Amino acid sequence: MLELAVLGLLHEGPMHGYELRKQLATKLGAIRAAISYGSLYPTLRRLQAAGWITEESGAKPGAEAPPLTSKRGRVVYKITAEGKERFQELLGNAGPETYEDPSFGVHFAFFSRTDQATRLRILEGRRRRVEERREGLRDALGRAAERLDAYTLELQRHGLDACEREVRWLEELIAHERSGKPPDVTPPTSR
Amino acid sequence: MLELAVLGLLHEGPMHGYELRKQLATKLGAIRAAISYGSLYPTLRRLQAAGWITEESGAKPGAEAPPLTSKRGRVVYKITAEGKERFQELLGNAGPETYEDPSFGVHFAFFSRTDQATRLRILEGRRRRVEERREGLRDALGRAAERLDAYTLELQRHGLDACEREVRWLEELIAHERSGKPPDVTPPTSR
DNA sequence: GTTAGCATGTAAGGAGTTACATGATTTT
DNA sequence: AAAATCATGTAACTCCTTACATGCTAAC
Repeated sequence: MLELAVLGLLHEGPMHGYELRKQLATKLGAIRAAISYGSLYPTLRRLQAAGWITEESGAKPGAEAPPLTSKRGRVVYKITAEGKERFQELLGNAGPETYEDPSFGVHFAFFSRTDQATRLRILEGRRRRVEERREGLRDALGRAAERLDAYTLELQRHGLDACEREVRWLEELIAHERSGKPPDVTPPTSR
Repeated sequence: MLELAVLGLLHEGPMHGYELRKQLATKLGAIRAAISYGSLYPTLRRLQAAGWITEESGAKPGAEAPPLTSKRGRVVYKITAEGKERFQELLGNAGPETYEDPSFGVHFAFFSRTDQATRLRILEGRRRRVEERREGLRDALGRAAERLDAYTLELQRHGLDACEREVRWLEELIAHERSGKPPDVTPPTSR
């Protein structure tokens, strides 16, 4: 999840860890809380070791050079060609079969880098999972309703409502994708 | 989370692990997928070591006795007095400050075992967190909208909608609690 | 008699978090 | 010069999952 998100953001341009965390918090604000540094920095190491990102040590001409006096200054990372391949590979994976898994949201957030066929596949996969959960909840509200207390039932109703809403949302998105008219995708800084 | 759920279910009556998992899947169906055995059984051990649950070895008079020929038969657990204390203690904790944390739902599912003051505190805590997230999303949709692509914006809108909906739901529940007329709480098998 | 479902468990590992520690830079 | 915030990092730990292994019991 973090791996996909980091590669995706570095796809838009080079960045250092701290900045990455901030952008991630904005981009994935609808999905999850900001990631912790204790998770981010080891991930950057791992991605670098795998060859998917590199330190941008080269003094970018024209840009302000980092002060050479600093011992432990910013480390700016950029994505490599292998990293872009890896990113596409991760984007293609639909992720685990659980409803509450946040990976759908992360995939969705990077849909502007995904081809339409993959977008459709992921949207339909998500719809199937949400529909399954919806059926499970309907079942519980029917079959086991007597054995559950009022609060639990209220929780199930609210969950069912959320599922129905999400299915409708997904239907709209799928119809829109199929119409061949995807939303006006304007990636911030295309490369 | 698992600890609270297991203690809560055993509060309704003795049960063995396999059955526990099934009931958990129904009760917490709106919150999360079924827990795995690799998580459940070690937890039962831990709870037993802590003295919060015990094996119900006593041949319950009248009930069908487990076949004595089986080597590794069912292990039926029941909650102890200390376990009930622990359960109340866990119920009182509002849980972490993150929006996506499932612990609110688990707390809610056991509201029929919680006193009204605690219910109100937890509902209001949840409302505050959801409102914060909502504000964060509104902010992102306003402030950073230009820097985000159409899919990310769509995700934020959907997230914002879900937040607004949940806040309304919580408002209703809070009003209902305050009216002193909680839902007809009929715990399945009160002890 | 064999498939399906019931029932319990272990070992390894994944994907993060919290708490801590350090130092540079900017603002007040 | 103090405070805030920028910036990087490590160690320990949490809480869960997957994959595996075992054996019993009921149904077809």
